[in-house]
Amino acid sequence: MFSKSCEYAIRASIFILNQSKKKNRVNVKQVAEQIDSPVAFTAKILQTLSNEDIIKSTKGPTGGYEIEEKKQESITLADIVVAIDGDSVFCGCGLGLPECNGLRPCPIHEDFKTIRKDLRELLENTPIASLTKSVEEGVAFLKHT
Amino acid sequence: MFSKSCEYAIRASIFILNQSKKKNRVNVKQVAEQIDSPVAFTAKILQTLSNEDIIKSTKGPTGGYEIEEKKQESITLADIVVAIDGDSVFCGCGLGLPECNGLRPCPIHEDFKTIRKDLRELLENTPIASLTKSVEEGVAFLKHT
DNA sequence: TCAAAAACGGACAAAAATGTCCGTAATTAA
DNA sequence: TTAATTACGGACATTTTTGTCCGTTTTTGA
Repeated sequence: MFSKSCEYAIRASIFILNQSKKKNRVNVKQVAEQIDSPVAFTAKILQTLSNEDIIKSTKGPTGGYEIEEKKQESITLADIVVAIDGDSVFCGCGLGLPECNGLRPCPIHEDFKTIRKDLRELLENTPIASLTKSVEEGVAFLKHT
Repeated sequence: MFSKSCEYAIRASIFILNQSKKKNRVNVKQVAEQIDSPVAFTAKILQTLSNEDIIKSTKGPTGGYEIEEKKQESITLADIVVAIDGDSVFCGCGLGLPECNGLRPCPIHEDFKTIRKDLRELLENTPIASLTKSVEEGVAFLKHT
């Protein structure tokens, strides 16, 4: 469904937001440890999220990553997915046709429209904050045992 | 959503069934031409579909690929997807956790359950034959213009 | 019997995704 | 001022996916 990069990005964002709410900045090492991801690869993904203005980074000692207060409630899954994977998950043809649309549809165009619409709505209507909450409450997890 | 191999496999199956209904066997070259795919790569995919007993292959002149009459109405999208991509599209965790389940769910586990269920039902309830029909009627297509 | 047509399958090649390394720049606190 | 800590970003490495090539086997029809 999503690329590995995107999966890491979502998990990382949830953890970072969790810490930001407690006024903590976190560094790459901490993020990677908490979401069980490769450190250097995670660094690259956080860079992208930072460049895409989803998270904020600060250099130097006491620096690290955070999600600014004004953005904490508004960032959605869709924001992160689009930043990392682009909008192909919303738009791309299910059978890989380069130009699939209502005028010249692939045979499953209409059926997939529904699935994609549901997925889009889910991603757009799910703020990271709500996921952070379930992790904080201990009813959901960001890595295996 | 699906791998490229799987996309080609679905498109190829639709075309082969279309021809099989007209009692025509088709060779790799014809398939690749009709679905706009690389010939040698398509050959590999058809081999897999043949080994998985979804299509039937015959060597020698007048040989080629076909879908046997007794299977023409029963093969579904799910059969092809599972044969090529396995069942990860049904089972895999949306955030890539290796052991994500009701007991220890990822934060989007429940939401994705619905999407996956809809997708599964779509794939299981869509026979290739119905897609073949729409292509035959000229209302859906297997390649771009 | 033989040449041609077709799939088979193994080895190889290219591209994309995933992942690593390391020097550089910025910032902090001592 | 300096050492330590952090992110930055470019180059490189590995793995997976996608795609190619070619000799082999099977079958057909002349």
